Amino acid sequence: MTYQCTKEERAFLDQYDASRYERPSVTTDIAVFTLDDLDRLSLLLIRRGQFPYKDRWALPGGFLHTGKESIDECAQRELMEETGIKDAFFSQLYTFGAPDRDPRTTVISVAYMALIPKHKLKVKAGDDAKEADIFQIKYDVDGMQFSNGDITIRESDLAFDHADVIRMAITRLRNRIDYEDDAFNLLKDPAEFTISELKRIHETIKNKTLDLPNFRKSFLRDYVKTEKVKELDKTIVSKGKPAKLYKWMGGDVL
Amino acid sequence: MTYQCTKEERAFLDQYDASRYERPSVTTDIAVFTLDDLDRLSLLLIRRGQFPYKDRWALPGGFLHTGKESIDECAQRELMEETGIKDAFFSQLYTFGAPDRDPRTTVISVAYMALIPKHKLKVKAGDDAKEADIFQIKYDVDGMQFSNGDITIRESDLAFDHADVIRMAITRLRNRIDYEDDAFNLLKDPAEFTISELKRIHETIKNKTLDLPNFRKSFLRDYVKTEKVKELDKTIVSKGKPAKLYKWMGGDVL
DNA sequence: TCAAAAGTGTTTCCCATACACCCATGC
DNA sequence: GCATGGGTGTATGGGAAACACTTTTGA
Repeated sequence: MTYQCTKEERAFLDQYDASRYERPSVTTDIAVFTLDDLDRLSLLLIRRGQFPYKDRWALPGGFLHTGKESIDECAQRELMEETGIKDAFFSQLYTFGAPDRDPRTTVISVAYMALIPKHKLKVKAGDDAKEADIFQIKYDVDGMQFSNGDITIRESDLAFDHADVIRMAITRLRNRIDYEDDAFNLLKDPAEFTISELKRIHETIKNKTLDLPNFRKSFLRDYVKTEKVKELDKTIVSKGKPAKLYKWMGGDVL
Repeated sequence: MTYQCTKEERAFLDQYDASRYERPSVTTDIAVFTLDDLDRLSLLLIRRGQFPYKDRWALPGGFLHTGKESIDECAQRELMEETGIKDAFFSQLYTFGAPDRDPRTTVISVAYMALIPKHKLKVKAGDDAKEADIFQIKYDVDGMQFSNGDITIRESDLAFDHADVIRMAITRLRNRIDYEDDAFNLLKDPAEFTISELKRIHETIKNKTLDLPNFRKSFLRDYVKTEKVKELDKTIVSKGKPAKLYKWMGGDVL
């Protein structure tokens, strides 16, 4: 945005007191979804190394470097710092701004969600030696639970209002999967995938089994016919009849 | 959120330097939609009385009163200050955070949209004597235009990135109208309305004419059968056959 | 030859669309 | 009467869901 201004306006800007209004801190929080080895919906959580909520599990994220980056870039940078991923698919979710959601001071949090295949996720400690791990998302009467095979976290154990963020992210993901191409971002290799693999991703996100013949029909109609996906000449065999391989032609992640 | 903390944590919080990170300003911008007397989609715009973008037309909104309100409350307060409306329907849209969207300093803007019937909209100048008016939204080859019968504003004349906000708001509104109950918020009187009136609202938002018999069928199925709307014993006559009146039972605005 | 997974074809049903037609009022 | 909008009923078509059936591999 180029902004031309008059002399009068320039004078105003020069003397503008940016601190006339008290300012809140702004952070981004990112719900990073992936599928585990058994195709179950999973989420990246970080164990906080600092107050507030020290030692509690939380979504990755951090403070905006004001003036140096946009909020999108902030989310991208935090994702990079905590997962080593540069070009993941991510999408803004919602902005949380209750005055008491952080005990330090008013913190406005812009929430994002990201979809990343597990093998790309190099879960690593951040610069302040935080723990990080991928947790399967389960449900019981009390709500969500997060389990990495070792420990189980209840949603009430999470830091801040991150349980709300995660709930909203899952809801949004479920709604988006029907009309957006999100599922392709969870393929192991978008350049070589089978219809069944894509179907399993849909099933995981929608949390119900789908009919393969019908799934194939709509896949062929919506993606192959429209050339968003190209049919390859290769097949892959594992058990049963070999499966045809397809290649996702759309903007290969972003 | 009640936050219990240890002595150790309390000590940390007490010495926490809130200004360690430079903070951006946070504002809300609100796209207030209504229908004009001829049922055309219209939008409230405010003429800015101050720099930056002095004398340009912009969406109503303003700075967050940090610590005193949530961002939702901020949007609500600004709406109240500029329109006199306390309990309008509104919904968070998206958060805009490009570093250069405001020439003063980094400003994060949380955008909202609101739906308000025109007779409730007391358009009034704000506390700093701004002009305010309702503009019909039109389209031509260059994009959107906003006209109040007196003057016409091109989208490139708007302040900040407000043209982007408005475009996104309209898109969202069009998508939501199919699966949310948004249209009821634009009825003159939700306690007494006809099917035709509701249909006209849908037609305006979707920008195409609908078939009345079919609209009635889905209205009866989705709302009357489910008791979200109650059929009244009254009818109203204007021209032609008197029309049955209905009452919206859902959370009467919010 | 059998299990397992891929792939094809068919039937059914719902729902959106289109449209023909009748009804009640003011003039 | 007739114009005007409200209201009812019917026919058609496309897509989603359910499912029977065939094909191709490994063991």
